[in-house]
Amino acid sequence: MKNQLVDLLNSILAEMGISNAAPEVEISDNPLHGEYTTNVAMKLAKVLKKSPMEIAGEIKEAVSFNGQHPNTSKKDRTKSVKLAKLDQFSVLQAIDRVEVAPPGFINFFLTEATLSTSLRSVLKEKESYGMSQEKGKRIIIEFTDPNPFKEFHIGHLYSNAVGESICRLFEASGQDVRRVNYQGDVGMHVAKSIWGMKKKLSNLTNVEKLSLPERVKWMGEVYALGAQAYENNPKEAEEIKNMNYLVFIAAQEYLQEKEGWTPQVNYRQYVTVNDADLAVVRKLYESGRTWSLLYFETLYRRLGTAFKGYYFESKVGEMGAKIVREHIADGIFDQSDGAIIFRGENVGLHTRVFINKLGLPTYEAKELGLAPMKEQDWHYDASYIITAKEIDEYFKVLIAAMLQVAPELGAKTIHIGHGIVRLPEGKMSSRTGNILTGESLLDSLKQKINTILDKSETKYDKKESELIAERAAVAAVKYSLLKVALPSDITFDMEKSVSFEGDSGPYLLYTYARCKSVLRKAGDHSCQLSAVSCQLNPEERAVCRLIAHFPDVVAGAAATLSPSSICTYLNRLASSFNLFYAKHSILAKPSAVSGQLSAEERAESGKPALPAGGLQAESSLRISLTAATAQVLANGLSLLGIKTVERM
RNA sequence: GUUCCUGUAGCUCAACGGAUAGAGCAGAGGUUUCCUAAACCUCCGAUGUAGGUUCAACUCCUACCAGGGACACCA
Repeated sequence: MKNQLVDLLNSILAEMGISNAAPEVEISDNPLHGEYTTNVAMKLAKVLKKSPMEIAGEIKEAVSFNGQHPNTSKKDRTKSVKLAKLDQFSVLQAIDRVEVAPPGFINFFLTEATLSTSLRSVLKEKESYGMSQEKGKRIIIEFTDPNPFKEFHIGHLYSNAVGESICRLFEASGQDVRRVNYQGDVGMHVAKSIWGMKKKLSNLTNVEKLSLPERVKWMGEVYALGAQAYENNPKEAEEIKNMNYLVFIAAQEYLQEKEGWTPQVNYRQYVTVNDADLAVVRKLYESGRTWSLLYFETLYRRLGTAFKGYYFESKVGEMGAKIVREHIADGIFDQSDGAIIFRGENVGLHTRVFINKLGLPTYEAKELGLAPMKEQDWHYDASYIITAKEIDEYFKVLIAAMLQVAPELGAKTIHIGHGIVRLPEGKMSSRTGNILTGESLLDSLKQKINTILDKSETKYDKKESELIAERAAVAAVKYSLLKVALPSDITFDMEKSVSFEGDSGPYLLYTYARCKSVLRKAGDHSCQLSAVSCQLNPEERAVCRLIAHFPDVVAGAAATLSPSSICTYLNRLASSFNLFYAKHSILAKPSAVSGQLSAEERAESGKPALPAGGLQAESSLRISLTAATAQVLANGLSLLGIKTVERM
């Protein structure tokens, strides 16, 4: 609709002799300002040396005249611009009237028939309502990126929620999306963990007997042990650094055996390897890596993400190091102090180390190796990488380097930094073990929801209450994370996020379930929307216009990569519906046909008395409105990666 | 010190340079003989400071203040 209005305005302006005006059409927030609005008259005032009101008046008359609105005066008919190919502008039929408001806004009001037609579109198109049918680009998105051997904390939950939602927004706009995950299976954090495992461990089989979540929890503890030793004890820090080589070698050998991978680098050249030590590290490495990755999969399932590709630092590191070494001769990288660096100062940034003096690739070099591997796997038009924004600066340097070594890849790599999740008590730190894991968060939310369900009058069997609690918990977390616009930090208050009132995921689920409940009661009579003849009351109209806006909202959210605008929209839709629900009866009650209720409603909406059968038509409209609201809520929630429930 | 991000109501957040700055929570009051009260209604309450650009500034520019991140071998 938005685009059609832009086209219409462009044609009218062209007739008026104005090109390059680039009119912008926006959704009106306020129903008093119509469904769509444009500020083009104000923008043109200076160029045309006319008052904005005058220009707006001319545009209004042009729309009215070509749309053959009855209110076009005779005078206007003669002087108004005339569009040649009228049939190209079906949007004219959708416009009920145009209003000009000071200081020069032009507001478009849609006809009620158009609004009810969009209800029909929703009911017909179902889950594809609002989604583009165009064929788009190939996009690869990397997100979540938890590190094996470390916790999956609330920050990963955030990265996952943002990434998954952006994927869905891209898909909604027709792009071909590949989800990938990049995981640090080698490096100092692994060395710290394994050092801690070795230190704490008397018997690995005791740990093996634990459940998977318990094993992973244990790994969080040993990581904290290793990280603290690294910081506080220079001798132990040295042990950990040396163990890092063994980790690299263990990873190579493991992947060689398991996946038939052929390593290009021999890390044994840097260190004398004690085979007994290596065997211990190798054993711990295999266990820890396997446990972590299995555990992560359980979370992806809960969160609703299915990755199509996994990349590991162990593999991309070699490729990255190779690329860096190849570009020392041409001066892109410099050797300095035993390390290989990129001098970002030349492009207004800072210097970063790509290969450290031990000869190992840093994260920077690994990322440089990752890009061509992704390209080889997917041949993308754009590559998005979603991480916490604390590495924004580092990514600028990285992309600057990539633009030199692989310009075509650098040009299509986009980094999106999201905020950091803070707890009201302060910062999380896996170093000290003070973290909120994704799983514990979800589980405590579930517990709270179960308490509420137990108190409810509705009786659920165990299976259903489990489903509701799980989905509402995920909804609560995802919504509270996604409603904040990127890249703001998030203060995650456990207590507040479990209050399921107001602007929250469960509020949306509740509204959806409420719609479904009404529809169940309506039975077969639902969804037979004939041409709507009755006038819409303000609450019905408010819901209808929001439903009509949905496709434009989705397109806008996809274009600006902002899941938060979907959240805002859905909350608004749910509120509008709930107000409508509170004020009007959806299902016609037999007693109301001749009773007081319809009289009351007539009085408040200023409607004429209903013709015979009018109430039925009204009820039919309201049922369709309810069905359409439910559908749009479900579609929007799906874009956030949230699943609905039929009852709650 | 350099650089990036962020400052909106008591708290947590909205608002392509547009109209009367919107919500939720907290606080005060109200709504259920009727489709799910996890709901609805009313009240209370805000753009860090100082300039500038513009018909129009929370939004853009400059300076300052405050908080956070990055600034060579962690990611």
